[in-house]
Amino acid sequence: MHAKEIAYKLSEKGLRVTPQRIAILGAIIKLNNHPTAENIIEYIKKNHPNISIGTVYKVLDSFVENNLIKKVKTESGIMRYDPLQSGHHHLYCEETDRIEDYEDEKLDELITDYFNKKGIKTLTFKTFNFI
Amino acid sequence: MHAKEIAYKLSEKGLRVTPQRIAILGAIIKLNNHPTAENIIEYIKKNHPNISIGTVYKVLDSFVENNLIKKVKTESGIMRYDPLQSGHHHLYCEETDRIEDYEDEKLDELITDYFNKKGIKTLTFKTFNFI
DNA sequence: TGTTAAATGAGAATGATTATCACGTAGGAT
DNA sequence: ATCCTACGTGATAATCATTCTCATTTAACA
Repeated sequence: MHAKEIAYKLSEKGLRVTPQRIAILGAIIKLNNHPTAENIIEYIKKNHPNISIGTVYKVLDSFVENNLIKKVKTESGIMRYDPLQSGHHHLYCEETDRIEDYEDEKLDELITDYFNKKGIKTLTFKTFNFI
Repeated sequence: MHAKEIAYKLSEKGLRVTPQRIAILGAIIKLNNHPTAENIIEYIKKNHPNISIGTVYKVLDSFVENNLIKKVKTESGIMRYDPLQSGHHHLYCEETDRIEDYEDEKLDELITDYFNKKGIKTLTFKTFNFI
């Protein structure tokens, strides 16, 4: 994705277009396997050696607020960021701390129906453990 | 539960019996609503004003290792500790950061069966979000 | 081009948890 | 009962991801 396209995505959301924001959103799209803030910073420092860690966190939060990306927390407690895509589950491997996308409409239905019957409103489906 | 009973539980697991350990395990049993380390420390300080925070964490970890209690992580990232009981789910309220036990064999089956069919081995069931 | 609200960078602060290490004590041996 | 010794404890420093602060810079609009 080119800088122009990313810039457009930002202004579309009413966000100011800055080189840092372009770099951060670009990094998340490029590093498409659920990068941590650290992964993103490491990647960006190649071209933006002076970017501040605090800025990255702030920008990530504003992206989450504006539905450009989403944030998931791993078992080990650190946050990971994904470009927004259609609803999906995550399979989480305890051994390797790896996250894998898992789309499964049937499972969505299964769980939503189950909780609906019980009168419990589910907001989102969360990570399942597996080996 | 009396100190003697708790002491027995400890020695049964090959753990040394110390006043601190009795107090900590006693506190978890008494405060039976998923206390945090901080809750436990606060409770214990009444009778053991000199207990060290580090000690509490170390003792909690050794209890977890010895299957006396278990540890769950809330969405906000802090750990909570429960006396060990039969397998159950946790309902987690995002607004209040409250955890509630939720036992539901049907749900266990539903999910285990589902994943078994897919060839994914589930280890444990984790927290669901709800409102 | 100038204005100004918002974004950034640098570094300090936070807060739960872990590590370190000198001292104290539980529990088996004597 | 007393002595040893390994293990537990208390005090405090270190960690580490994330958040905060605030002086400086910059994007966006007039």
